[in-house]
Amino acid sequence: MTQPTREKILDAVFTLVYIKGYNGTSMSMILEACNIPKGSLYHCFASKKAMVLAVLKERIAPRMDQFYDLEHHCNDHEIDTLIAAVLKVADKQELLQYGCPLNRLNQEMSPVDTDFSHEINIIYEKLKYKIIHLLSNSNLQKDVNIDSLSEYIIATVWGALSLSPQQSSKARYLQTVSHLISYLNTIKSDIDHSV
Amino acid sequence: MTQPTREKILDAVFTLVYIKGYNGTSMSMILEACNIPKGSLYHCFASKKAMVLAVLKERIAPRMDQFYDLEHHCNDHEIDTLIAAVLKVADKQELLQYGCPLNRLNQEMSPVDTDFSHEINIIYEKLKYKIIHLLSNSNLQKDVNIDSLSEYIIATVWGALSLSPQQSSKARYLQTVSHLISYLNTIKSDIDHSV
DNA sequence: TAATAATTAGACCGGTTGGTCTAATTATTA
DNA sequence: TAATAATTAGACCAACCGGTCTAATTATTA
Repeated sequence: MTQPTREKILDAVFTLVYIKGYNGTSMSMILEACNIPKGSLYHCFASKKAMVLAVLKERIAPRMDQFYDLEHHCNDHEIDTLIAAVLKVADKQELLQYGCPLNRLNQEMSPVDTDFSHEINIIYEKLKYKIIHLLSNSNLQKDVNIDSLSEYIIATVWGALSLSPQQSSKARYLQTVSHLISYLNTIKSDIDHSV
Repeated sequence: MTQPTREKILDAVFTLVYIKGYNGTSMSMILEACNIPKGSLYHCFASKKAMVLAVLKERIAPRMDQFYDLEHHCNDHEIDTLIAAVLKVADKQELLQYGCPLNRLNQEMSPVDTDFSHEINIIYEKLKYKIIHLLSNSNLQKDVNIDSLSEYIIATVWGALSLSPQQSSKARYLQTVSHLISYLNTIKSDIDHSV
């Protein structure tokens, strides 16, 4: 059985908007990519905006979950779980090339449309609190601010992925985040009970 | 004497493209913001693209210089000069709200237009080597990779500025980069000859 | 099989896009 | 002041934008 129309549209729109941006993607481009008539598209979605908001909820949000949903092995320090997640990003070619899809849409749409900024914020907060949750169960040095550390990790990965894509490569990403990893190792409690 | 037409256009285009993006900014918006007729605009610039490339060279590039052109006081460690530059970013409201203009244009245009990615890369490299130059004159721990450290600093600041603008504030930025600053202090050579 | 609902098909719409072009006006130089 | 160049002014253009609408077709249910 072939993919339902709605799902096919969401996939195509995700890819187009990811690479070309919201304003850089036209309905005709979407129609061509999906190879469906206009009637079918507007039967599924009321407008272009509704369509991309659905992409946020049904394509981008799950991706954000996926990348920070590492299971914790009980012999590791929680920080090592986080480091593994950061390193895993390097295996996704499209992330290295185009950056984080949430961050991209955030930068383009948040300043000009509150419906977008609201939806993006929900996804961002969920990601942030997942990291906070992991950190709060871990042995860290006393004076570490877990909330800002969580944001710092996200900011660093987003930033590392957005450096001039002309030179984007796995090696460069890993070199850049090696400093984050050094810092995270610094932050572990000296008395590590988990080993 | 009033501002020359060309400069007036570049200022208006910078602001519009900074906030709305390239594809979110139309010629009619620019015309209205400048309050000049179309003939004058196309007399100065051959096309919208040429106009925004000029904005990159004549508005964005100087801004990037400005923000990392801190003079080094000889009683400081070079790392402290860098930290001061990172902190100074917090005083520019528009940076906190909309992020780095170079990074924004980079994310929107680099994947779809090599003329943009080329120009952006030149500005990025200049910034990077300015930081490398500062770092190479400083007393750091032996095993520090200066090249990737330079990119890490840029990535972190860019990332910290791009976190969900719904909540952007000076306090949040400072909290986020406090981790970068901790890390940078870590990296100073234990034997600091500059004090 | 008949009736009904869901989907497909694409012509069509007013508005806007980036861009051109000619004519009038202003500034500069001879 | 006359001649020439630079600039201003905005009507106009084809192409494209996001979106609507009616009719035909296909799936589903009775």
